[in-house]
Amino acid sequence: MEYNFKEIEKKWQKFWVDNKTYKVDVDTSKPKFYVLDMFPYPSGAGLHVGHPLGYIASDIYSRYKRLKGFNVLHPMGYDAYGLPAEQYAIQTGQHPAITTEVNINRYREQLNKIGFSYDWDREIRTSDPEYYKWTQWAFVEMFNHYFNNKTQKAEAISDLVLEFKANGNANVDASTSQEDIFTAEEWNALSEKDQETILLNYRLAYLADSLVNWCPKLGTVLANDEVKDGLSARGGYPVEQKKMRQWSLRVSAYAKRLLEDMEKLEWTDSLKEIQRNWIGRSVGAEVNFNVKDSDTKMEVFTTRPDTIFGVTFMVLAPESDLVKELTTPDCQADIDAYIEATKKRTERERLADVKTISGAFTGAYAINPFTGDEIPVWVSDYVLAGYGTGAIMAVPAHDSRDYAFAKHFDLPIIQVVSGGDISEESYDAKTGKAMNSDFLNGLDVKDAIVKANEEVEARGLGKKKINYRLRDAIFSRQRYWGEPFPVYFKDGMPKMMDLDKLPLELPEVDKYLPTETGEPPLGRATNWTTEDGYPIELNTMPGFAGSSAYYLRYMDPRNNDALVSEEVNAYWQDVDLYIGGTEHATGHLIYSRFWNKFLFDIGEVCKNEPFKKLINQGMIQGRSNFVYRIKNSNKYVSYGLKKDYDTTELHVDVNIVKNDVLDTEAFKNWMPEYADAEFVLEDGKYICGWAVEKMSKSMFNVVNPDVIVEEFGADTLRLYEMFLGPLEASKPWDTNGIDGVHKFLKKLWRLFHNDQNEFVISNDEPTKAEYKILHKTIKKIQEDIERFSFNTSVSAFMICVNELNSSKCNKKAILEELLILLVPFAPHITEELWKLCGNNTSITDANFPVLNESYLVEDVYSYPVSFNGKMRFILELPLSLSKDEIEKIVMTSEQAQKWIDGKTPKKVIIVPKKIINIVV
RNA sequence: GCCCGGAUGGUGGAAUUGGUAGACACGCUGGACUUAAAAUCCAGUGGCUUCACGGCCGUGCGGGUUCAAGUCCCGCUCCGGGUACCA
Repeated sequence: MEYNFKEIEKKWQKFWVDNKTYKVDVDTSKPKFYVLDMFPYPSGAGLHVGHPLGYIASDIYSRYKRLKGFNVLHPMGYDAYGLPAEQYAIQTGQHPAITTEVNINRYREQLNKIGFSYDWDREIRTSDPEYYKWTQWAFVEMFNHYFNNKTQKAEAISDLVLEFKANGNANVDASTSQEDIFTAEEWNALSEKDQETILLNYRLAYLADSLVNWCPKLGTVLANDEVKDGLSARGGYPVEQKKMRQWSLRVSAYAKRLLEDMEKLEWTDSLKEIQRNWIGRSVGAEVNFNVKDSDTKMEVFTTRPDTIFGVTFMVLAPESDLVKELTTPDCQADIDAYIEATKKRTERERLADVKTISGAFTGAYAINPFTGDEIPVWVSDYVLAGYGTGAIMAVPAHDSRDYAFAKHFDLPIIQVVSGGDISEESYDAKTGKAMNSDFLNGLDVKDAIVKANEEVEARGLGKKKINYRLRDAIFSRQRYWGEPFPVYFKDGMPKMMDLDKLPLELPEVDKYLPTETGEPPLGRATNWTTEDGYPIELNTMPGFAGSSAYYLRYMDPRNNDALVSEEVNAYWQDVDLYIGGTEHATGHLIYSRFWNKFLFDIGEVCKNEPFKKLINQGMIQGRSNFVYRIKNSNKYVSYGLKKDYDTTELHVDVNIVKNDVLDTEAFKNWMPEYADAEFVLEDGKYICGWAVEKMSKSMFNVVNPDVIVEEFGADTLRLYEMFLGPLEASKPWDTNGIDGVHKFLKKLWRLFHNDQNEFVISNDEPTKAEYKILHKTIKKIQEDIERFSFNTSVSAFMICVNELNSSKCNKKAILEELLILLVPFAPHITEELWKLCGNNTSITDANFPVLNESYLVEDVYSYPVSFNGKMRFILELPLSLSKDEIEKIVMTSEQAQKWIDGKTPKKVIIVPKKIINIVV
């Protein structure tokens, strides 16, 4: 029989489903291994050839671990809530659930054709009420907890209330926006509503007026990671800052743990670096400045307290509360105008002209606590309200932004660190010696910072402080297609629904648009109230809500009493290997770490971190093809001849181009405008030009995995995606090379068949040489899989099959082992050949071959002999020889004589089993 | 601007610890089989040079360390990614 991949793949895919080959359960007799893919958002476009790259890699690793005796959890599901389905619903009126269902089915169909080893019984969808019940539950738990800075963990709000009742909040060190200190008496005297208002300042899920990224075009707020360059990441619409009452998650409370716990994770350095930057730890000091003729103190955060003698002005963020307090009557008009102007500028405009310097003087003066100098207080939008204290001490000599501001408004500049030329630019570097700085003079910057800090604390001006850039996550979306909040309002105060009322299901609405009064789409739902008639929250949760704990739900997907049971969680614990794109570095990968840490704190899960090892697969780029139309004609000239004509470069569908040769008939049929096309050919062919671009419809370079599977089979697709290059590298998809791996599978098939295509294998004992071929391959494949170097494993398989082919080896003892090695990469063909070999169980249940090093022992080695580092000839010598013996043989060899040329060698370097180098 | 990657034949890439640069493929050239094509198989394929044996050059560029550098160090160029007033 010929290698009929279509029949074979269909047959085994059915077999796996019928026999539930990939179903797993808790099995304490085996070690566990959890391999996870970042689950996809099922878009309407379906999968292109780039999507399965990571899935294939994780599938190879899963299957490998299974062959190695592990109980492997390898699930798949869908991130089913999202904007595109909702936008489509707005346009067409079709319920997003229907669109989502259709898209999921298409994804599932495409995924099934590639032969993944997913346990589909564990499939989850974030839009499924049984699933989002636990998203809602987690939110309620966050509402009921606060973050205790002393213990560095989440603790119950009820305990906090007990403390308030007994001692007020003076001894509480929590992550909070509560600034005022109150006593127990004051607390107990407060109304329930006022108490609730204060508690909101402590809760991990809290409702507050905050400055949000408002996207008018999408009609919703966005999280920081959903905004790129002032535009929405999805859609690219302008985003502006707006103050709104929104739900937020106190992610910032966990900044320290998110940063420190990362050290133990096996993530790439680049990804850790991105998270480190995003969390943005900076060590500095908070210093208080008195204000002239006022009781108000200005608190600033600085990382350079050593430059305090160089402060020549202060700057407040436009949103700072101090602006109102400090502005003098004669400056009021200027300040009002300035604030009005900054409000009008969108985030995008502000980003677009960073270089435009603007600001206004408040009329107030602060007092430098060390020099007693009066320094003017300004307002400018280069200071951000959300970071530090929303106020800075400006040191123009040593901060480039302050420098630009000082130059623009003609403010004094005092150099306090030696180095640089401050008449030209600021000197920001942290090297040099303090000058013009009284008791700091002569100290290196490092020491000056320490000394300044000591002095600040000694004089009671402030204290050392660590600041983080990481902000709380805005958790409300003014959208329909998301999880409803399990929240209702009583006297304007939010109340959580009980667990037995969950899931709170998404209601039906007549239109997926905001109401006439500007409320979110849920405002259109009828009877959107509790049984007692209290109104229910109208916002829905953001995209990252459902993806923050999905890896936990896979462990116990149908449990109706808990997100995951304690026993099941104790077995599967955490994700051993997570594969996905680097684009989630600052979103999903921060939020789910936060979410997991919270669940860990409240005792729901046993691990502090969710993803032990993480690998980012590279992007598959498109490889576009071009045709060259001669201007003012419908004539197309082949690539090699185009220089003789004046041409226009046009994209052509890569699916009608093979090895850069255009199928001219298909081209004529492609679009009506090309029906009468004429061609100028070279060597009878039309050669296309090419370029690497993003894979997208508009470039006509999208390749669909189904098409590849149809033409070459899933095993070929899997092997080829891996063969393309290192997993982590971005690379263009180029179908040109696919013949190579397809041929490899055919050669493998032929090892088991004679010239008449009859299945024939031999039971003879293999030779030493044949064992060597096998065990060399076992060693290589094992090492390569362990280090995720799948491209080189494919090469190793090719070498192995080529060698077995040349030695005409069809011995069962060798071939069966080879099949097992190959299972992770090409599961279908290996199942088929395994069965033909006479096995009645799935090859998936086989054991990975055990390496026997004794077959690899060499007794001779081909030494490259170099002269002055240049390789001249090869000399085969027994490995048993000593260095002296080798030297003697080499020096007397005929070939060496030629190069020594009668001279005396200066030095002879012999590295056993490596190289011989002779210096003359 | 700052931070992190990367640059190797016509193409994708290999070289895991400083030790034979270009494995394995694609493409191309020639050959076998065939009436022919496809499929398959064999040989060649970094550049320059030589009838040939061989020689010289060669891992983005310029220097350095070393018996030996794609790999280590210093200085650049270009490309990709992250971030952007974070005090």
